[in-house]
Amino acid sequence: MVSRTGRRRRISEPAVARLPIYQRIAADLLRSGQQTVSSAQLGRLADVTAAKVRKDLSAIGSLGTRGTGYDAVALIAGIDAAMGAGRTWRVVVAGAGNLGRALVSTSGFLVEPYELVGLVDSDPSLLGELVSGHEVTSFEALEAGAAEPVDIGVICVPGSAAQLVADRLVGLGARSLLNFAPRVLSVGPEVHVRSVDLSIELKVLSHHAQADPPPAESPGAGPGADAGPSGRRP
Amino acid sequence: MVSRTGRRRRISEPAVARLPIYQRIAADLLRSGQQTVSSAQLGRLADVTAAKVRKDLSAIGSLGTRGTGYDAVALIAGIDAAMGAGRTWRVVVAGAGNLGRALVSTSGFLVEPYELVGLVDSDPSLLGELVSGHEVTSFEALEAGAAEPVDIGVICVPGSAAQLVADRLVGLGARSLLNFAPRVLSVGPEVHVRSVDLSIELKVLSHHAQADPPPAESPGAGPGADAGPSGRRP
DNA sequence: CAATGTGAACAGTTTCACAGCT
DNA sequence: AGCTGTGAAACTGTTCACATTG
Repeated sequence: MVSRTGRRRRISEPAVARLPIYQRIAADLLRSGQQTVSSAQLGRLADVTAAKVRKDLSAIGSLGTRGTGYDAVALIAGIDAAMGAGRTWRVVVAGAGNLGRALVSTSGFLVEPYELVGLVDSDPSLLGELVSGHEVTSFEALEAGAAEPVDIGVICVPGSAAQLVADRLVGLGARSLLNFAPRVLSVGPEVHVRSVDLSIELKVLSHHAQADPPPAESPGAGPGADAGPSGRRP
Repeated sequence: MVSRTGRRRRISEPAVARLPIYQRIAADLLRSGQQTVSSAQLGRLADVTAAKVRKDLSAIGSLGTRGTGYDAVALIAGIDAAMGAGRTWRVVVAGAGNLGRALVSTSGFLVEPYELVGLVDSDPSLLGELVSGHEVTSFEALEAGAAEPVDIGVICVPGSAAQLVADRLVGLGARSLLNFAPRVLSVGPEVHVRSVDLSIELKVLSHHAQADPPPAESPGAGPGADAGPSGRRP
């Protein structure tokens, strides 16, 4: 049965990244017995403005009730639908080094609609090793044995190998890549890449710490309608 | 000696995250014997437009030479200066689980201007364990022994502990936090937070895979001046 | 003449303010 | 009365086009 959502607009890229946050908050509230959430409460807990919450949620259809807020169950289901939870996504992790093993072992990463269908490494000495119940195999074995295509490839190999591994993952059908290697990948326009570069994260933080003037106490809440993101008063 | 850079504007947030990419590319080229880089070449390798490269670089001062391009050595030094490489940054990793251990062990993460001054965990059974030469200690031991303040805290604890750990890290002086826990942190305005939420990354990717129409071959290179980001033709 | 640096046009997001339901 | 949904305004970042410089 298809859930009756209102018309859906295009969802902006930043909004797509925020929806799962709202979803997690709604799930937490539901678990603590709350059936309904307002945009103001979601905004406070997600550290965004209430208006932004409403704009984001209106993009996936009218899930709220005026005067009441959003029904937590409907909200969770609506976001699931928008994020592609309707099917199982086949994930391959490439690279069984520190990071690859950590990701496979992290509870909450490869769960629910994401199924790990391969953990591969080019180092023969790692082959056969078990990582949280998953055997490390060679890329060749995966290519030989794969009946269905891969959906998502996670790249945890050194930078020097990243492009090659990306190409092979795309060859296995992956149209989405999550890249942890410190390289910019070159892929066709049909492939989506999201990169997480750990060393860059540190550099961005130290840039701010260096460049920021002591950010002068925020000017006492203006007359605007919605309350802004709160942060924490020091 | 202070390098003579031109005036510096404010650097936009996205630009700050791109600068280290240009820097890495410049270092690679320099290593392969190239002394000079053009914005076009940087753009090709970083998968951004040449105009964006120039705008980004002009924000950290005029480092280029018209007709020639950017001197690789000067470019690397200029970006180092902009990113805060002028001093050492004291980093504490909180959480010695899968991810925390992987980060500490990952070569290329805690290097150069970033110094690991603590790896802490609340689990007593982990205390004393060595991770890549760093001993796991308790938060209490770190608090007792810390003479100088912490600059950057890296949060690798479960979501349920993240806020508490963030507060303690801020208490140790951290004004920058890198958060891998699936929680939105509430901190004062003097604290910068960057969050990497692994499960959200997968959801964003599956959203695109689900929602994207086959993205229709890009309209044959327009008449514009600069070449756009290339990607790879399929 | 090649390639930077940059004002101006453009595009995408966020914020505002309020009309419209419940 | 309370809270959503949404046009319009404001803002931020990107792209364009070209004057400028070595």
